[in-house]
Amino acid sequence: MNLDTLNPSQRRAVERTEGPVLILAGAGSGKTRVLTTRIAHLIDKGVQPANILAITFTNKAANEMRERVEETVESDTKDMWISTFHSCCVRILRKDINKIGYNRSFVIYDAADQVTLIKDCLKELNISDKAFEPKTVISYISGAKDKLKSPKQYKDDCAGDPRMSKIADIYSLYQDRLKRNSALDFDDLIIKTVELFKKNPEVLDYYRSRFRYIMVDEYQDTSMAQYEFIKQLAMGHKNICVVGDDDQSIYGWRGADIRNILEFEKDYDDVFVVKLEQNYRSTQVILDAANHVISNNIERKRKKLWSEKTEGEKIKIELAENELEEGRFIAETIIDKVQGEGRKYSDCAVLYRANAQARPIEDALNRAGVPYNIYGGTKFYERKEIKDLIAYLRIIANPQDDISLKRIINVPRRGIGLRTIEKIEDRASLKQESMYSVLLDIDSNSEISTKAKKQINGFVDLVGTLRAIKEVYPVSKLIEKVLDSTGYIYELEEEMKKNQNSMNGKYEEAQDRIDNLNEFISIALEFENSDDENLEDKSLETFLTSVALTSEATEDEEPNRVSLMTMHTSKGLEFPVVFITGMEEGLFPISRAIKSMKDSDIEEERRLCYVGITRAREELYLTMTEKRTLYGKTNHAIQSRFIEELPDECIEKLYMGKRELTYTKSSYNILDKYTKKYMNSMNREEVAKKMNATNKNENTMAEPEDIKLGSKVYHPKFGVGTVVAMAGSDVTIAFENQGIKKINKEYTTLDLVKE
DNA sequence: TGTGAAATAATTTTT
DNA sequence: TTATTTCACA
Repeated sequence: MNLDTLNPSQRRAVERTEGPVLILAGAGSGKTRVLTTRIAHLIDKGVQPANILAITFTNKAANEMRERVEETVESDTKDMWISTFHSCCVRILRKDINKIGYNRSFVIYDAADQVTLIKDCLKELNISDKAFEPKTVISYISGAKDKLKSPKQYKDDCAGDPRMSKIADIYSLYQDRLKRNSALDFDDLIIKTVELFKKNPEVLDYYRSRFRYIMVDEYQDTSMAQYEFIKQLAMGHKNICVVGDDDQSIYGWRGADIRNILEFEKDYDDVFVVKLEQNYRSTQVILDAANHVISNNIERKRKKLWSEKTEGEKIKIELAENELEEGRFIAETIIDKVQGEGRKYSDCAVLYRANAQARPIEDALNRAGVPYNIYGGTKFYERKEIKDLIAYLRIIANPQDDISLKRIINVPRRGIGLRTIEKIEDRASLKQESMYSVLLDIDSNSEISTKAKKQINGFVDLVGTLRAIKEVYPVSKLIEKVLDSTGYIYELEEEMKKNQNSMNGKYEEAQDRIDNLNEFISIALEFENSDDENLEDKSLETFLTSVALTSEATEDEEPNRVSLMTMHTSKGLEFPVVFITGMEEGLFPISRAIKSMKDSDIEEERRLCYVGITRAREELYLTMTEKRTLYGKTNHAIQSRFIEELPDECIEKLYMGKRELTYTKSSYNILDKYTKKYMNSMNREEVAKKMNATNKNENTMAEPEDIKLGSKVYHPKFGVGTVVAMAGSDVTIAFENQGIKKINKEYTTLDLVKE
């Protein structure tokens, strides 16, 4: 293995193979290269591939890593585990989960299944889903699981808080129901593995002696549960190498615990720390900007990126009139780059905070004839027809899965109505068994009409036949059989015929669905023919697992197109030219983070900004608007604090001459106070009214020169507000119940309000 | 079981 | 604004 091409830090990270190692890898510092070289180096030193475990977060990263290792290493890498947390845990659980009382052919529930199950639980507990939003409940439960809290512990923690202990009750029931359905959710995959290890030391011992060298990528994104999982495996030999960048931790809201990386040195003794600070991606200007912005965060490990590319274009900032103009500016600039500077469309990426921002940008690109790929949106596996089909497959694999059963028992319609389903459900929960077993014994059920019984028996026969077929047919054939024998395809074809001449789009919709189902068959065929060692077993269960653990739609990524995506999605990618759009308070940082009482929320937004900036190799554009229409309301926009945090020498404002407002640090402090005070109070209007009433009499008319940043003023029409920015005679005022407005103080009578 | 009006909410999403 | 969901009624 030739290590000469590595820089000294990279080399140290590779060569230190024994004991705990923490690699703090800044953006673009050659992290993946270090990781793959390290694996190659281990094998060079005589370590068996089977003794290596490399964990990533995404399938994409895992595949990439395996490919690159295979390129560099001669020996067979089949026995080396390079996989995501989740698929690694599934692999372990499929073998031994029966030891903790679960069925080995468990199914994996995705977010939508979780919602359905939670709704069922709420119903059973007689809790309205208005008071307890299923999604919110799930996020609490998921949070509890990320912290390895059992329903019982959670309940204890919540003692005294009626609302939270209700959630604990739901959690408890939810967990029971999962088990009864032989189902695990994504979080369970991790925590059940931890549980398995805890209760069966011999299983843990096996994996401990097997995985003598462990590597974890994107360590800043690990949750408490994932941390524990790794710790269990690494205790003993302690040959654990974690790689991450605390500055790029942007998934806190998903349970990632930044403390895992910040406190790694406390958790393991004698940690060898390596900082990779040389960046091979961006110009120094871009890095200076990124460094400067991120230095505003308190909670972080110090680190400063530098580059040998000292030259570099300044960061261009554009202020557009509104979001349509913003899009137009981007489209025009890209066309210039392509036609004038020989760039390719694929060199450019447009990043935004929220998917909703994509629309006007798409619009502008379309108008200008700029080709683009958009990432995000509805996933392939989330489409109705695909979910229906998967539900059938799940029932075939695991009839205990009530959620899937309910989904398809009457799809296509076969006359099993809601009332009947309810009766079956009641009976099932009474007998504490699955709905399917109630169906098997339906004839002995006196509550069900003869007609319904007939339908149900037909359904049971259908599923029974398919279950028998499963044993002898490959997955793709089984799927065809399902689509055929259930009449699913037939129904869609009928739908097409019916709407052949109508313009309501239903014809196309049905056609689309059939196409998707065919696409799914191709995926199954691909699975059957793949020689991926994770998928050596070609059973239906393995197929379903691989589908559950893959979210990526088989996107048709056309070459040479501009990329449109959120900043979250852009993590790990790089582009010569990057546009970050919507640099406005409330959008980025997003208002919820501003309103939040936790400073850490703003810090996470700032890290996201850091991620966005460091995607750019050569040129970076930041755009914002004067007025933005959001949710049908047009508001005066305020420049994002992250713009103010950029060093002056790095930026070039393209909008000079347009009405420019100056924002200082104190503008944002005032704004924060204002936002927290009024947006969070339940009766914001009342507060404002009260203030109006009490202050009015004591107000003094303000001379224009009296009005300063932070002044509290009274406007005859808009009421009380606070000055957040000024430029010439233009003042931006945050009104307590009229939002933010820009006003000319020379022409408006403003009163100064006494505090 | 299906339609349409009315209400309602509106980040980010590696698995 | 828009997408989704709910509820009333046929």
